[in-house]
Amino acid sequence: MSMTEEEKTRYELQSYMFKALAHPVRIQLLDRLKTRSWCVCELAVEVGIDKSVASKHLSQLKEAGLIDDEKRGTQVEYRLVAPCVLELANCAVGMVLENRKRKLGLA
Amino acid sequence: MSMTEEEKTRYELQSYMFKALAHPVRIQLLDRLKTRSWCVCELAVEVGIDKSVASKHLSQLKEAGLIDDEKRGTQVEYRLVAPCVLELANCAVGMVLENRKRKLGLA
DNA sequence: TGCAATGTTTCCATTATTAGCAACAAGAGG
DNA sequence: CCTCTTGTTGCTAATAATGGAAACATTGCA
Repeated sequence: MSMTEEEKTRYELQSYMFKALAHPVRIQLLDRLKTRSWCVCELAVEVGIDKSVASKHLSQLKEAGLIDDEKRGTQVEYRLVAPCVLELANCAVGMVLENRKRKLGLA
Repeated sequence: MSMTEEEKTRYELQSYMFKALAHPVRIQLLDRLKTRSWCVCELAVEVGIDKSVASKHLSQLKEAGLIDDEKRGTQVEYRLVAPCVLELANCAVGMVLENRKRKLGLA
């Protein structure tokens, strides 16, 4: 309604970012990248999915600016760009759990 | 693969939280709730969507523990529970934009 | 060059998300 | 009781997201 183009863009950018985080596999990938760089094949095995699927998830995380990649021979190493995101994720799970506790307490 | 049940649950909880934030309309709703409480009908008009759609988005945000509601006569007022989420959202958009800038700089 | 290893892209089938309308539920007030 | 207002839920059609297989591209190395 009374929404400027700039506001609209901002809402879309923000949701785009969160969309990248809105999948358990992508969270798990970020969690693995917390300690060191991993190549796609390693991550695929670790998470238990096809390499093509892993590649697509990683691509989405990269588009959102959360990770970055670097070619090393035949393999591509991905690394975490914004480690703060994971603390953010932990904060998130804390919030959900607290909410559930609260609900159970009332009900 | 080497994933415990506890880890799996955590990844799902975290992604569940982010999924609630992964839609421009829900971000906009949170943005409106930043200043004061709003009822569903107000928000629906403000955002320019049907009241049923607004109700469903709000329900999802509530399930994630981001907002809470209270009945007042025939209407339901929603209010923000975790204001920190919005700073988080701003941080997110900053990250994406910075990433794009960086990419444009290189390309 | 030939071949193996690694990633990405394309395609398809399946599932999930979303919007909007209509039906329904709960209160408020005459 | 009747009706108006407000929200929620059920339903359907349209769209988006996902996984996996296969094709393709790139690199390293014998």
